[in-house]
Amino acid sequence: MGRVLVIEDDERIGRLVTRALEGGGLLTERASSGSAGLDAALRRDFDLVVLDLMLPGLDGRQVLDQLRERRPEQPVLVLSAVPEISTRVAVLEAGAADFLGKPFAVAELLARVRARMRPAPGGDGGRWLRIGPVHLDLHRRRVTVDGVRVELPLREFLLLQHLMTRAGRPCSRDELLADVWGLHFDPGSNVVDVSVRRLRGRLDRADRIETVRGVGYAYAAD
Amino acid sequence: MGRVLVIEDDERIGRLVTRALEGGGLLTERASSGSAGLDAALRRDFDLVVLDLMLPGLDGRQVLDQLRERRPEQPVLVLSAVPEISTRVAVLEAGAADFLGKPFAVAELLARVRARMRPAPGGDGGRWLRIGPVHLDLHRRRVTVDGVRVELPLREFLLLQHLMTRAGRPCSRDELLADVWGLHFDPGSNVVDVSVRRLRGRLDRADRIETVRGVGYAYAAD
DNA sequence: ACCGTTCATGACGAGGCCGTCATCCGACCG
DNA sequence: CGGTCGGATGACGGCCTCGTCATGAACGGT
Repeated sequence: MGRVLVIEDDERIGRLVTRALEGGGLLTERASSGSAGLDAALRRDFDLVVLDLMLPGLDGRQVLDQLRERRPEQPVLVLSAVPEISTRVAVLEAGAADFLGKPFAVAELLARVRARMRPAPGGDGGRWLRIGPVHLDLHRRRVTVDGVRVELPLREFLLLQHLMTRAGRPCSRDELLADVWGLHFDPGSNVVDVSVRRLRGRLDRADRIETVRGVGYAYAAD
Repeated sequence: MGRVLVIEDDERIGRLVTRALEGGGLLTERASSGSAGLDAALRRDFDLVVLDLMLPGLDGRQVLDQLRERRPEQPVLVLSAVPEISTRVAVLEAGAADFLGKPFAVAELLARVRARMRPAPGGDGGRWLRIGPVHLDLHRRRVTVDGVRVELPLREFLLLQHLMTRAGRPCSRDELLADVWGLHFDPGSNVVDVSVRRLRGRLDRADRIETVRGVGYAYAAD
């Protein structure tokens, strides 16, 4: 479950925000001043920090700068009543992951928070793929089944990757042709079927590819 | 340098956006319809897609859905004149990385685009490798030189990856044999040399592999 | 300038990848 | 139970990959 730190001095808005986030299934923590917030952010791990710009004592901008300095990988979503474009730009350039002006709709805040907490596109959100005994390393293009290495040719690896990332959902031949083969038209042959067969053969007993009649193939979800 | 695809049918806004992004040091490409944009996004690699919601033919929302379906890791920033909060929320929940309402300030757009292209917070673990014009995608095992795809066989890709991650440092043949070939002994042949040659040939003018006499090879640091 | 060492280069060929096709089989329907 | 359609299977072959070797070129020390 995601953990969010809310740094906001205004009691009313603070409540509003934490309520909204908790309603969205997130764990929240609250800090009412810049220094307390910075402290909490440095001491513990949060998936996201929601930071108000106008704060007593240590200013929100200073908190952001400190955070970027001492924990550059920490994503921060900045809230602010300041409407100027220059402020937004400055905050984003300073490293904030997102900016939302006040007044804001809680639904939009929640949606933006969620967007920021999604598995990072290039990050390790994609390096490893594991379902049951089958384990893919996307970087090294390696497969192990029950810890034993299995050599897969390129096409079969891409095919397996596509199916596993969409486990439980059937994938049409067209979809596979487009993503695995890069073909945006039907080559008029059963390449997909043949490749699936070869892949099945190589996975042997670990094979979890199901054929969905009239549609395509699906990897059995966990 | 970052590569951005702008999908926008309005000629004026399209110009405005691409100009702004190029002014910010980004490479842009333009598509004037949903289907053309989707096509380009699927066929080539972009660091970010800027997508207008209102498009002729294939709607922006459909483009987003297709993209999420077929290339879930592709970050998308949605532009829209629709002011409703529900639209923003729906778009973000549908997987867009960001949302910016029209009319917008080009400065803010540029700042948001940059924010989305920053290395992913979770430590992107090295999905992308880029030195000068040569760009590796470790997940997709793809190489582009000046944005143009170059097909590399497995061995040559691994070799290039090893050298680029250690750019500026010479790598001995033993080291390469161990990491790229998995051989912990000398096979008594010049496999490494031959593979380097082939790789050089394929990189052509972009080749930055230097031979370090008596040691091995090194990729020229940036 | 000479010569040994190191690297570059071109050619060869076994093996594997992968697209195609023809045929077989099993599922679903009447 | 027979027909039809979609998928499974086995075989074939072109092409690419990649390890090997022989030879030529470049370097560096004396």
